[in-house]
Parts: sequence; structure tokens; C-alpha cells
Amino acid sequence: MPEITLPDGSVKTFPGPVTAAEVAASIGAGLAKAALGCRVDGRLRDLSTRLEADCRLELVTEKKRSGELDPDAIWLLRHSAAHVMAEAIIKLVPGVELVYGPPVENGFFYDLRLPEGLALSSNEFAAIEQEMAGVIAADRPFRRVELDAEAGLARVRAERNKYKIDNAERALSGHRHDAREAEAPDAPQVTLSFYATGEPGRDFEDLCGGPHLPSTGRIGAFKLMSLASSYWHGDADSDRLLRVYGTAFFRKEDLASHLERLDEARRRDHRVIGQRQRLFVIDELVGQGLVLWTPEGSILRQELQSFISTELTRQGYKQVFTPHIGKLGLYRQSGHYPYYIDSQYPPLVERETTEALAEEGASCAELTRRLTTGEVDGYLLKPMNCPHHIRIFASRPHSYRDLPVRLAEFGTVYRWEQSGELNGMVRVRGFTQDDAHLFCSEDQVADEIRGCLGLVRTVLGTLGLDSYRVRVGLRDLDSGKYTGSADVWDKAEEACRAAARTLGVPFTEEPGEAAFYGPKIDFVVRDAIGREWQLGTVQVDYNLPERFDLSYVGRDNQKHRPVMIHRAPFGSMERFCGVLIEHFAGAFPTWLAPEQVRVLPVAERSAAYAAQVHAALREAGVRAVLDDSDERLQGRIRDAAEERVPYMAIVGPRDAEAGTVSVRARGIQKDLGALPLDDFVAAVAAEIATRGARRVTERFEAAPAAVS
RNA sequence: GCCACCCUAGCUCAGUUGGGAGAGCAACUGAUUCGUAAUCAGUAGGUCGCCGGUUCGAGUCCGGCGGGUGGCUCCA
Repeated sequence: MPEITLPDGSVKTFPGPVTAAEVAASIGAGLAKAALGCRVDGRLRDLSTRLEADCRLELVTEKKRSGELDPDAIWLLRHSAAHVMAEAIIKLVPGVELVYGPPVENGFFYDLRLPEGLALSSNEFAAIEQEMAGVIAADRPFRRVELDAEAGLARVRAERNKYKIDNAERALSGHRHDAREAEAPDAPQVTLSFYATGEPGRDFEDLCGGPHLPSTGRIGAFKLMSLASSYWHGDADSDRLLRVYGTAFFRKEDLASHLERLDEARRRDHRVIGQRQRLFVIDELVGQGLVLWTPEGSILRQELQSFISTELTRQGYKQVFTPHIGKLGLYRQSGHYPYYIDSQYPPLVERETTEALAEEGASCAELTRRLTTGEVDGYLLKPMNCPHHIRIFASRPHSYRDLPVRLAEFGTVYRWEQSGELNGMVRVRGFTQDDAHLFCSEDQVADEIRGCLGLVRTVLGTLGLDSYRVRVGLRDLDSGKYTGSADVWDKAEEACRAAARTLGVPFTEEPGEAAFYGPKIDFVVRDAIGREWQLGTVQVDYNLPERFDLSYVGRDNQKHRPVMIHRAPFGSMERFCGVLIEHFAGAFPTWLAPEQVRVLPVAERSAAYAAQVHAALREAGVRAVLDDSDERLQGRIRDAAEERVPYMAIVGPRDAEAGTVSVRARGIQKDLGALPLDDFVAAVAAEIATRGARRVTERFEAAPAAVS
């Protein structure tokens, strides 16, 4: 006689086992119709689940009672859509072996193995979608079939699909990789479940832990998105699978708005905007992942660097410059070579050495060996700036009174990223970090970390990237891969934690995410359309000072080991600018905009005055461009608007007469009115100097339409 | 690196079963001189990514290479 406790605290008693669906029906017809699944004692289950014992029951509907979407509902929907897609694909491509089809953040995928010699292309999506639409229109129920382990395994084995056999074996041994329920990871199942999309024995059936929607008809809208490949078990040495991505929603409008969001992201893509606004190019003759900054993009970067430099100077950093390469021995000592050998450009070896080796008939393997041992020396494109900065620190004796020593450099480093990882400006092979290394005593670590965080706050705040969080990467206590003693680590981790707390932004602690030489703090910023980007990092390092035997003389006249802090709060100029392009969708704040004001004479007879306005702006340090082409004014306004120029100064005979300019501001589709030329120049200059704290548009807010 | 897909004018793209290489925008020239999101006309522009193959004939079919996109895997 189960007693069912509902979320409102009420208890319903039934004379015998009931299904969740029946409980829903006993509450109301509306709920019975809306119910998609249920949570039994917090675990997501089918609506058809039989409740035999006392439990807490929550019925899952599209929206929670509070009105927000229930993530479990969308999970059920997408998991079910994955089954429908699998059925459609199997029907259209006989011989396909299904592997694994879970819901994911924005949809679902199904991994499959195509028969030898067969390919699937996105051209076939329409046919698959049509097939799926048929299954959905038929509104077939999802039926769970549960077999004991032996019978279930026998059945899966009979299908001769090694992937599903593996899935079944893993489920029975507790390794369910599609685990969602809290109970899951290590609780072996004692049964295997299959889900039929319709009638067991007649319709499509798939080994699956469930749960699912009551029926296919609940899938309101879906779309196949893309094809990709994946590895079985995520293992590069294992089978390659074809992954078909799709997404599904309860309503067509939700799918439409999802697609609209994707479009918006595509419109903001820094590669698209970067090309349209000519901010950077990546040229295949120069090389993959190597960014060429155009004059326009260079302004953006230079403005950011100047801003950051100003803040660094304010915080007592000293700027340095170091070369792009260094001798291999330097990196052997730091440990970067050969430990990270796979992610470095190969070493440069002197010509005579190469020739001697060739004469000797040495193999590549032999060369590599000698480079590693130091029998052969060479140069390395620097993968990090720290060794160079360390040598600057070591070039003179230091007293405790000097500390902290803060060496900053916009340092360009080169890393051999896998070609498949490269992405526009945000994942590249040569990039300039806003790097600095702080050499300090142990008791200065916390303050120095706080200083780094302050810098981040200032810069991100100015850019309107107000939403960001912090990840504190701590060591994994069970692993021995770290250098340094436990108490030093404890101190460093506590310093990171304490510093993160003072930031006043959300932070998470992630054990196992520390660098091998120390804990770190990563910054993850959220851009204007809600995407997260990992930018910079602050890392505490006890290892390199040891390796380079760094020291300072303490108050006690003894040598002491400094602690190093590595910090690149914005990661790299490439990634940071790429993120900013997307954040601003190319509409940069005036201080960053490559072109700040466009001067537009109404017609040729105003050319002389326009030239005067142009000159006055340039004189004041404003990046102004004069467009005196004989396009009509409308056309030139359109051009400037599309190029996202912050301000247009439109001048005609009336302005020439009165010594004014008529102002248009980006994003405001009208003439704001006229300002005296000097006022306008001063207002633009002030907006630039204050990095947007004061704005030209303020001049028009007090008295809108003062001048028409 | 791996898998799938893609590569046609400066940009965005069309090119049907293998048979004349196209459009819009940009550029250039001329006309137009105009007060707030596209003035009109004309001209020029291509080794159809590169190399090889099949074919009487290849942008189109096949193979190799290069580059890109989406994923996977990685990211000091």
C-alpha cells in the first residue's frame, strides 16, 4: 500500500502499486496530460514507472511549478529524440551499428558505426528528418523492457553489435558512461533495460537505461545539426565513430529561437567580423595559426596593451623585452624541453651541426636524443616567457627589500597546437601573452595574487565584461605528480582561495586542476551573449625558482628562495581581442575603435569645411576619416553605420555657417543634432580619454533635439 | 593528429545528368552635388585551392597534397 509524498507535502495512499502516470491522473487530467516523466526520491524515471513502495514523487512537466523550464523535461525530450533519430538512420542506412546516444547541452547526438564503405553526409539530413517526423507523427509510446542480466546480455550478444555489448557489460559492472542519476557511477545494475519506440518486438528497440518521454508525439520540434567524428570511449587509438548531432524542443518557437541564437553567434564570429572589418588575417603562406594583425586590428591591440600597461605601471610592474627564441639548455633547465616536446615547434639547430650529423649518418631519432641530453644544442622558439624573465631576475642580486620584483612583458610565445585545434584568433600557434612574473617572498603571495585580481577587475570592468567567475585549481591529493612540500602547497592553495574570496565573484574549487608546480586561478568571462571564455590565469610556482636556484638575501642576511607567480590575466592578445570582437559584435567602444569618427560632407560645396573638421579631430588625437566620395549622403551614412564607426560628423552649409557639426552616434538611427565643432572635438576626446566613462551622447541627453 | 564536410572574382554565393565560367556587393571610369541607412551608367576582374589521373572533352568523376569548417582528442 504505497504512500506517495508529493512536492507540496501532501500524501496519497494507493491500495496497490500504481504508475506515476496514474498518480498524475488521480491529481488531475491536466497534469496527466502534461506529465512527461517523474522523479522518484529524486531520481528521474519514466512516467510509466510502477511505484510499489513509499516514495517521494515529483511529476516532471515541461515547466516547473515556479514557471521555469525543468531541465529534466528537456533531457527526456532530447534523449527520446536521439532514439527516434537512431531509428530513422537505421531504416535509411541498413547495417549501421548504434553506439551511444545521449542528450547534451544544446541537443543530443548519436554515435554510430557505418558499414564499411558507406558514408553519411548532411545531404541526407532531410531524408532522416522526414523519417523522424513520421515516427513522431505516429506518436508511438516508449516502452521499457527489463531483462535480468543474463537474458539481457544474451539478447545484446545476439545482435552482434560489439559496442552495445560493451555498453551492456559496462552497465552491469557499474561503468555507465551515460550515467545521469546520482546513484549511478559505481552502482552496478542487476538488470538491463531496452526501450522500444512503440511495440516491443515489432518496433525499433535499443539498449538503454532510460528514462524516456511517454511517447514520440511529445517531441514538438527537432532538427539535425551536424556530423562529426568521435572515438569510441574517447580513445584516439580505438574505433572511429560517426557522431550525428541534433537538437529538439517542445515547441517550434523554441527551436526557432535556438537557431536564431546560433545565427547571432555566427554573426558575431570574430573570424567573420575580423574579415569584414579587416582586423586580422591568417595567411596560408605564412602558416596555420599565425595571426597577421592589420593596421585596423593593430590599433585595437595597441589600445588594449597601452591600457593594460598603464595599469601595470600603476601597480609597480617593470616592463621588459626578451627575444622570441632561447637556447635549448634554458628550456631543459626549466623543464619545458623535453617535457612538452609535442607542443613545441621543433628546435633550430645550427647549420654546421646539421651537416656534421648528416655526414655521420645520424638518424632523426638520434638527433632528438642528443638534443634531449644536450650533446647537441640548438635554439627553441619560446613556448613560455618565464625562463627569460627568470634570467633577468637572476642577473643581479636581490635583497628582501627589492621584493616583490614584478617583470611584465607582452611576450610572444609559440606552441605547436594540433591543427584541428586551431580556431581564428582564439586558438593559435603564435601568440602574445600579457605576461608577468612576480618574484616574492612566501608571505607576499596572497597580496600579489590579490593585486593580479584587482588588475583583472579594472580591465574587464572597463570593457563591460562584468560577468565572470573564477576557478581555483587545486592539487589532487591522491596524485604524486606535484613538486613541493605539502605545507607549502597548503599555504599556496589557501592564498589562492583567500584571494578568490575577496574578488566578490563566484568561484569554484577544482581539485586536480593545479599546474604541477602550484595552484592556479583561472578567469572565465561571460560575453554579451552568454558564452563563457577562459582567458587568463594566475599560477603560484615553487618549482622554477628551485630549478634555477633563485635567491634573495633576507633580513637575516641569509639566502632565501623566492616564490614565483606567473600571471597572464587576459591570456593572450590574440584570444582576448577575438573574444572582444565577439563581445562587442565589432561595435567597439570609441577608445578601442580603429576609426572613431567619420566626417561626411553633405555635398562637395562643404568639402573645405569638412576638411577643417577632419583636421581638428586629428589634431586632437581622434582617429577620424573623411569620406568625401561623391556617393550620396545616405549611402555614405550606411557605409559608416555598417562599418560600426562610433560617430559620424555630418557637415553641410548650415554647419559651415554656424561652425557646428551634426552628430550621429552608432546605434541611434537619427540625427542627434548639432554641436559647436570645438565642443564636439572635446567631447570625443573626453570619451576616449575616459574610456567611455563620459560620452558624446551625454551632450544630447540634457536637451534632446535642441538643434534640428 | 583523427573523422566528416567544404574550397568558383577582393567579399558573399549560383553553376542542373561531364560539353559556352555567372550574379550581387566591393574596385575602377564617367555622369550626378544631393542635409541623415544603397544615385545612375559603363569597365575591368577567374590557372574554378594545387598536382596528377580517367575521358574526344573535367569547375563537375577518381587519387594525392594544401587550406578551412564542425566535432573528437589536446591545451604548460
